Amino acid sequence: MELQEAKDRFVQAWGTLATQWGINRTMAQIHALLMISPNPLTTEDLMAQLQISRGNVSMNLRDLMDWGLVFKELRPGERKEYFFAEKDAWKVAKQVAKERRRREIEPVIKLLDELRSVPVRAGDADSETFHATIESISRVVNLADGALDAAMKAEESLILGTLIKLLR
Amino acid sequence: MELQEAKDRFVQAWGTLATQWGINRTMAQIHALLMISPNPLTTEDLMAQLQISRGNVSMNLRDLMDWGLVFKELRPGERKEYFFAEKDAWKVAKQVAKERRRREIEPVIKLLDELRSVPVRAGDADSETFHATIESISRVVNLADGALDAAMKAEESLILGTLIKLLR
DNA sequence: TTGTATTTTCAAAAATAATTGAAAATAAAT
DNA sequence: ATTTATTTTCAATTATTTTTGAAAATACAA
Repeated sequence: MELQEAKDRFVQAWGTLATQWGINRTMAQIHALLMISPNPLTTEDLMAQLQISRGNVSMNLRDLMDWGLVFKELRPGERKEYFFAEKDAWKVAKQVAKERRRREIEPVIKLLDELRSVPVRAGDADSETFHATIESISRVVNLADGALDAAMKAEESLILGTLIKLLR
Repeated sequence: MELQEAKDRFVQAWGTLATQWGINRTMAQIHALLMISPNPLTTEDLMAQLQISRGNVSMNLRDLMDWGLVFKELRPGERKEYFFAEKDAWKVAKQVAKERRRREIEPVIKLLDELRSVPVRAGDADSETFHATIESISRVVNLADGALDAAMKAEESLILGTLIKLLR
């Protein structure tokens, strides 16, 4: 396989994977391109490589910066902006975990806590099943939340070691 | 909060969370309803409670059964089918992990392995950055894959114990 | 200031995904 | 075999999400 073909396949696949996980395809493709580019890229570069509009690039770059995955570089004497991404995939994963936790898991934990506080009507199957299920989900969501938090703070090597122990 | 309001809020929130993770809203809502229902439900029940069409219920139930999250019950002497869901959230999480691993992670690992085998052109920044990034992503994806595999096989209590160790 | 390069915004258009509903299929009962 | 109950399928419709493109905003330079 040629390098160019490999790059294209990677950008393509990353976009597809992203949509399956609720992330905008183009956002993932821009991120992928920046991850494999040795130098920062301009809006024009991204427009040309992905064949998309200026507005699309602008909006998705803003989202990527909000996610803390892409950064802006200003070069003295130049008006246009350059963008680059964190290339260490472990740092990227930690950042994504951090944001998804904050944006999505935290509100769910809050709701589950509210639902847990709804009084159980003993003898009422509906009420009892509801509570048992919410309790069960609550435990698992808190477990996942804790796991993400631990992963976020840990080093890759530490996780790897722990995992090996868990597996044997 | 009334029980009915709590149920509605749960079903609603579960649907919203699902879309954020690339899962069809209605599919998640059907699953949520079945998880909090003490008895199996019919297509009619689901149509009425979620105010959706017969076809929609049928297709999403099939998907849920494909995911191994919902099961069919046939009652002797009755023509219509009853559906119920696994209520243990830890088992549900393991099943989801198993399916996402098989459907989504495995193909990515396969692609990354192919991309890793593209020869590096020493001195070519493009080629070198591409390879470094693919290597980095490969390590993290394999780590995540291993973590899901371990979680899938482990007991909830075991994960909890490991997590506590990891966090202190 | 005024002009110029560049980015951002956002209403409209296009693309994608989900849903409907009725016909076809299935399968049990008569 | 025919009727009846129920489920499935899928083309057409509807809803949602994404993208475009051009005007407005920004911000630097002359």
